[in-house]
Amino acid sequence: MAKELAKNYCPEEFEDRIYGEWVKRGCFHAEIDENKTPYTIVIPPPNITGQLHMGHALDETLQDILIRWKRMRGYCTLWLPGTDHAAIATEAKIVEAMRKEGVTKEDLGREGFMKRAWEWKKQYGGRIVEQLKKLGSSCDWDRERFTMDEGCSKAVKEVFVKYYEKGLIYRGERIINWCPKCLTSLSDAEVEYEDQAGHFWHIRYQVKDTDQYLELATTRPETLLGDTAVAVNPNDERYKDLIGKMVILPIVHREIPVVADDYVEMEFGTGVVKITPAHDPNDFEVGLRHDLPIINVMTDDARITEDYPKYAGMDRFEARKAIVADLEAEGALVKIEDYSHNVGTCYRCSTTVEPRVSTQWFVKMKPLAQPAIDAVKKGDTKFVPERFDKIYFHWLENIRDWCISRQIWWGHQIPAFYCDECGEMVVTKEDSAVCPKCGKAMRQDPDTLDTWFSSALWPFSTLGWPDKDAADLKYFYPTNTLVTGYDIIFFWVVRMMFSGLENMGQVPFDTVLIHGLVRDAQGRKMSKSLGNGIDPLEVISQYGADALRFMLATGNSPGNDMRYIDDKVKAARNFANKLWNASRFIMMNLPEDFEFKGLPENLTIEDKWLVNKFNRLAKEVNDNLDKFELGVASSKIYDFIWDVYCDWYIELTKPRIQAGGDAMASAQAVLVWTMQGMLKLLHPFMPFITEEIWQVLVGDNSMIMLESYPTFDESIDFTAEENDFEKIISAIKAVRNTRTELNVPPSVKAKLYIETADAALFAGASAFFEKLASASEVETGAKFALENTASAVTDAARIFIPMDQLVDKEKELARLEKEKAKVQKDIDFLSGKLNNQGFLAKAPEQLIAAEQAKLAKAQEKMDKILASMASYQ
RNA sequence: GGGAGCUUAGCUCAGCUGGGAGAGCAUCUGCCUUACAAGCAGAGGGUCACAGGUUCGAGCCCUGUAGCUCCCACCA
Repeated sequence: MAKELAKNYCPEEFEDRIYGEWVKRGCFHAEIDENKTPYTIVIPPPNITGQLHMGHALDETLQDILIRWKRMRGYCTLWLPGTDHAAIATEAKIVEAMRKEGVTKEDLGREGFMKRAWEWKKQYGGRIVEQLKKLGSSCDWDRERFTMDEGCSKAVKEVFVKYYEKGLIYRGERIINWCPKCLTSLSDAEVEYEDQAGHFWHIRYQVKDTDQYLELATTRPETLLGDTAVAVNPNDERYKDLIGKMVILPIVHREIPVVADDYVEMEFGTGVVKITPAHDPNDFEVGLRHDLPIINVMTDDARITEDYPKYAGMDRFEARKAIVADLEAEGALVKIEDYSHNVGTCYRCSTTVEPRVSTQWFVKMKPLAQPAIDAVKKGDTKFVPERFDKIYFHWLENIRDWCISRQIWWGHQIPAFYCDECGEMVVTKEDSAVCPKCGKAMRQDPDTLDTWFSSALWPFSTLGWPDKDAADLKYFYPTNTLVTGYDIIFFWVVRMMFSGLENMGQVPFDTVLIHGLVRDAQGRKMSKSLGNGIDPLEVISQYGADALRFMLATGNSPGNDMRYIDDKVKAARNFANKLWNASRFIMMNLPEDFEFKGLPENLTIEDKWLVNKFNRLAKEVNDNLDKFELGVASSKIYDFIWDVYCDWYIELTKPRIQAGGDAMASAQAVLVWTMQGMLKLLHPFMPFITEEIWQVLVGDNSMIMLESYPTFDESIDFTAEENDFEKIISAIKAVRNTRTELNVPPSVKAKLYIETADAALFAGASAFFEKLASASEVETGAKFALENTASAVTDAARIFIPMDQLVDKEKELARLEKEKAKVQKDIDFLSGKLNNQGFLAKAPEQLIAAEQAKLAKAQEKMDKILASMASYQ
C-alpha cells in the first residue's frame, strides 16, 4: 500500500483536490462515440444573479447521480452546463447597483448600459458555476453555455423569424400584465397570485336624468377614473330597463352607458359591474365586445396621469384613498365591506401587477400547444412521478398567447425593425435593416425577449442548432432526462417541449424527473425575507459535499418536498466516516505487496453469504435507479455498507485475519472485492470519498468515476449458503440477546452448547461464536441434557449457556415465557392463514409454500423453547 | 370554483405491481471489544388520520369525511 488514508475523515482535505484531478484528466468531457449510446442531461441553467441555494443543490445532486451512474454503465454521457441571463432579475440588480452610484439607465444609454451589464456578467456570472463545482457536479465544462452567447442568440433570432413567418408570432395591442416596479410587461406565468385582505367599496352611479342609482361594488375604486361603461347581466330583471341608458360616473361626472354582458353574474354583489377596459383583463374583453373606449389612467409606474389633475402623480394606493374620500364627500359611497381577494404580483419583485393595455409581441400558443400535449399523451416524454402530466395538460389546454416582449435592455433584442418614415416593419435575422419601401435605415424594436424564450431552446441551442448538421446535435439530441422542480414546469418544461417539437421535430427529452422544494426544519419555504435559508456552501464546509449530497438524495422521493434538517446531514457524514474507517481497517490489514486478483476460488460460507447479498444489492440498486428511485437505492447501499459489511462481515473476518495464512489471504481478497464494489455502487451518490478511498486502495492512477458500475452477476448463486449462514447469525443474535437480558457483561465468557440438526454448520462457525457471542468455547451436538443453564433459541438451534451463579431461574423462566408467547402468536397467525380455505384456494403457490416453511420454523422454535422450559420444572 | 399532494414509532421520513409494519434521530440498558464513541451490542415504542367498501388477505386499490399544504381559475 503506497499511500495511506488519513486517520480521520476530513472531506475538506480532499474534495477540492479530487475535483481538480477529475477536471485535469478530462473525466467530465463527453467525446462522441458512435459505439456507445448517448445519455444527455442539460442543466437547468441557474441565473447569473444567483447564489447556490438548497434547491440548486438538490437539483444538481440528482442530475450528477444519474450522470455518474450512466457514465459508469458505459453510456456516452453529456451533462451540459450553463447559465441563464435572467433578464428582469439581472437588469434589476444592475440598476440597483447603479442607483447607489447615482447613475440611471438613461444616463448610460442603451449601449453604455449593455456594456456595463456584460461587465457585471463577467464579474458575477461565474460565481454560481464555481459553486456548482463544490458539489462535485460532473458537467462537461468544455461545453458550458450562456443563454446570451453567440450560438444561443443565433438560435433565438432563427426561431423568432421562423415563428413570425409562420404567423406564430404577432404584434398587437392587448391587455397585459405590467409590473410598475420592473417597468415591463410580464407573461401570465410570471404573475403570482396571492390572497390579500382588501375591501369591497359599494358605490352608486346615478342614472342620467333620473334620481335612480345603480349600486355596484369594486375592489379597486381608483380605476373608476377609467370606467367607460357599467355592465349588467342581460337576463337580470332588476336592470333590464336600464340597458342602453347612460349613468353618471361619480367624481369624473362623465356619462357612460349601461351595457348587457353575460360575463356579469347576477348573484354576485349587486349584479352590476363597473367596466374599466384599460385596467382589467375581463373589462378589456367586455370593452371589445361592446366597442367601448379604452382610457388609460395610469403612467408606467402606476401613478395617475395628468388627465386627472386632482390625483395626478399619486400612486395607485394613494389615489384609492383620495378617491374613496371624494366619493364619500360626494355621497356616492354606500358602504365598505372587508373582502379578501386574489391579487396578481410580479414573480420577481412581488409588486402588485397592473393590467395595462399596450402594444406587445405574442406567441400564438394554440398551434404549438397541441403537439406538446400529444407527445406526452403518446408517451414520448414521461413525467416522473406521472401525476405531473395532469398539471402539464391542464396548463397547455388552457393556454393563452404568450407575451414575449419586455421593456428592458438586458436580453435578446427583438429582431424587428421599423421605418419611421413610412411605418413599414421588417423582421429579420440581420443586425440591421433598410426599409424595403423607402430605403431608409430602420430602427430596431427597443424591446427584448422574455428570458424564457431563450431557455425554451436550451436543449438544442446548446448543441449547435440552428446548424442542423452540428455533430453534438445529431448525437446528443433528443436529450434524456430533464431534472427540475415542479415550480418550473410552466415556465420552462412546457416551453422546451413545444419548442423542441416545433424546431427539431422531436421531443427535447424522454423523461422529466420532477422534485419538490427543500424546506426549512419547520417545513417553511426557504426565503430571503424569512432569513431561513440554509447555505449549501456552509453545509459543505462543515460536513462535506458528500454528506450533503447523500442527505439530499436519501431523504427525497420524486415530486415531494423535503425538509432540511441538520441531523440528517450529520447522519450522512457519520456514514461517510463509517466507510472511511472501514477502508482504513482493510488497508491496515493488507500486506505491503498485496495484489488484488479478484474473488478467490476458495470462498468460505460467510464469504458466499456476503457475495450473494452484494450481488443482489447490485441488481436492486440498478433497478431502483432505472425507476428514478434514487433515495431507495442510496438507502440500500447505506444498509449494506453499515450493517452487512461493517457490523457483520468485517467482524467475521477478524479471526481469519488473526489466523494468517490462506484464511487471511482469502479474507483480504473478499474484503477488497466487496469494498471495491461498494465504492462503485456508492460513487454516484458520494463521489469524493469513494474516489479518495479508491485511489488509495487501488492506485495505479485509476479513477473510480471511470470504472464500470456493478450489475447483477447471473453466474453467482450462493443462495443456499446465504440461508445457512443466516442461521449462524440468528444464533449469535439470540445468544447476545439472552446474555443482555440476563445482564451478563461481555467480559464474562461462557461455553456454549449448541443443540442443532446442523451440527456441522455450527461447528464450523465456532470461531464466530467466540468472537461475536462471548463464547469461551463451543460444543455442538444433536442433543444435550443440561440443567440450570440459560438458553438461546432459534428455529435452527437451541444454545445452552451454563452460568450457574449468574442465572436466576425465575427470571430465565419469565424470559422464556415471553418468548414463547411471541412464537405462539406467530404460530397462531400462520396456521390461521394456512387453515383458511380461501387463502389456500387463491393465494399463489409460492406464497403458500413460504408460509408453510415459516410455520414449520416457528414450530421448531416452539419445541425448543418448551424443552428449555421443561428443564426448569 | 376546479385539481393535486400529504396525514405511518416522540421527531423527520421510506415503504416497489396488495401477502405478517421499516430507517435515521431521540429514549432506555450495557460496553473505551486492537477501523470507527461521528462507535459497538441489546431493548422499548405504531388501532399506518377517520368511516365504509372490494379481496382469502389492505399502509398500499375504490368511495366518502376531516385536517394541513400546494397549484390552477376572469365573480367585479
